[in-house]
Amino acid sequence: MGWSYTCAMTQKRSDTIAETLEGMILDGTFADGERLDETQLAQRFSVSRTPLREALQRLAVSGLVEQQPRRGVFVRQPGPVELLEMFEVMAELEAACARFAAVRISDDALAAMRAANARCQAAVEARDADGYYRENEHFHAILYRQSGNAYLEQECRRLHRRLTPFRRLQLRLRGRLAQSMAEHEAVVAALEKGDAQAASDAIRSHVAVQGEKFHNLMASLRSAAE
Amino acid sequence: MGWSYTCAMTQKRSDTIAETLEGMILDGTFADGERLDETQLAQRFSVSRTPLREALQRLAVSGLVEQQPRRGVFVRQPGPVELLEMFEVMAELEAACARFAAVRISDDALAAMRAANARCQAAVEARDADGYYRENEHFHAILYRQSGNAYLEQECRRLHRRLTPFRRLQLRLRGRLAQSMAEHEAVVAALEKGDAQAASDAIRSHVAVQGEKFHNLMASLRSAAE
DNA sequence: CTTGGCATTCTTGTATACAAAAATCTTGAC
DNA sequence: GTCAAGATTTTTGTATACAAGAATGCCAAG
Repeated sequence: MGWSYTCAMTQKRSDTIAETLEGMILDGTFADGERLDETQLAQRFSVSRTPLREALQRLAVSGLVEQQPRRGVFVRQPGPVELLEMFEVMAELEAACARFAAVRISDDALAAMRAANARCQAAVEARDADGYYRENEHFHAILYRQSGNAYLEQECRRLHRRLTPFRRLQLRLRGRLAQSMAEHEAVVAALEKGDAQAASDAIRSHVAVQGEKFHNLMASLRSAAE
Repeated sequence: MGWSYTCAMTQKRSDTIAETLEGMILDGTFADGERLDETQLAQRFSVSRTPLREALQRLAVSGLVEQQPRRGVFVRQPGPVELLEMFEVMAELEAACARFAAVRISDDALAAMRAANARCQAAVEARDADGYYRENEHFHAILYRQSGNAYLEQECRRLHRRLTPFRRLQLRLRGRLAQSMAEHEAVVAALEKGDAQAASDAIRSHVAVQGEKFHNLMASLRSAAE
């Protein structure tokens, strides 16, 4: 065995493999329906099939790959319909966060959201797409946390992470950033007033519109392909 | 190998093991924090450690067990706080279903919900707890389906399943069944009118754990711990 | 009697070996 | 030339073997 050089071992080999594979699937390194060959991947990661299989099992539970018995595992990228559905659910989950946060949010967190928004605005003006993206993530992360419900927060992070590659696309659309900023402001305003209904409505339409934008983008891409 | 008798093999050995273990954890066969010994369980299921480990991996991703590296896996029953959080999320997810269903539900499905309610009522009058439980499940299943969002439906089923053992505890309360029935009726009425707000509010308060239900849940948890 | 250090044991994590099922290739008949 | 059935090969699923880290117990020193 070729150990000896890297025996830090703070986490299992299969953990890092699962993480790496998850990243590769989310990045789109693997196409939809592509078969993930165990022996091939094992060689590539310089491990035996055992830890690799464990990693694949985990991905299968997460829904990133589908496991057909005695056939192999195939990457399972969400289609247009499923993506829309996931965005819909994301919108509802964040609306739930806002509902709770309207009553539970702390002054510090409100200030933090405002600060994140300000940095977002600065990024927009500086045409700093990455900066905008980072602060946008931060804004939503605060909202999840301020729901005061750790389970809800966790579920939100999970789905948010899953949708990451698709969210990035629609930010390229012209004028979307300014509109998105305004929506963020509306959310904060409603939270400040403690208006649960307004806050949840604001964040719901903010997230839902992302799904619709994405859908439009897909449609235009599809028609362009023909 | 001791096969020979049951080689149907429509699914993997590790699949059935995972299912069985999941059931045992949900049933409360294993106490919170209990360590699941690999070799011991392997002997019990008459398999090697390999498929058993794969099953445990899956449970770990589902969150039913926690895996501490180089230490073992420990069952992780939700505590009171997490339980409340999960019920909160369940309420919000079902509220989302109702929101969508108010616009999307079919006449057939509406009729099916009314029929389920009628059978529920009959079960109440016949003091048939199991029958009530079954039809209640059916009612909620229809709601999930009629959200018209397969992803949402799936997430609802997942959490619903996770909460099953704790939901059963609540139904024993005297008078709870009649109240629950009335709430179901309110949901159907709102869906029939296409009133998304009313429907989501009705189902949310139906599922949410508040007031007496809260105390009941806490009491049953406490007594279950002893 | 308590406590710290060391050795042993036990368990997990990984590698390899083997068996069964599916996929592929070959060969023969029409 | 095409199609089908059998053989071969590939690949998954499981079992076993081995290595490394953690837990436990033992012994000695204070």
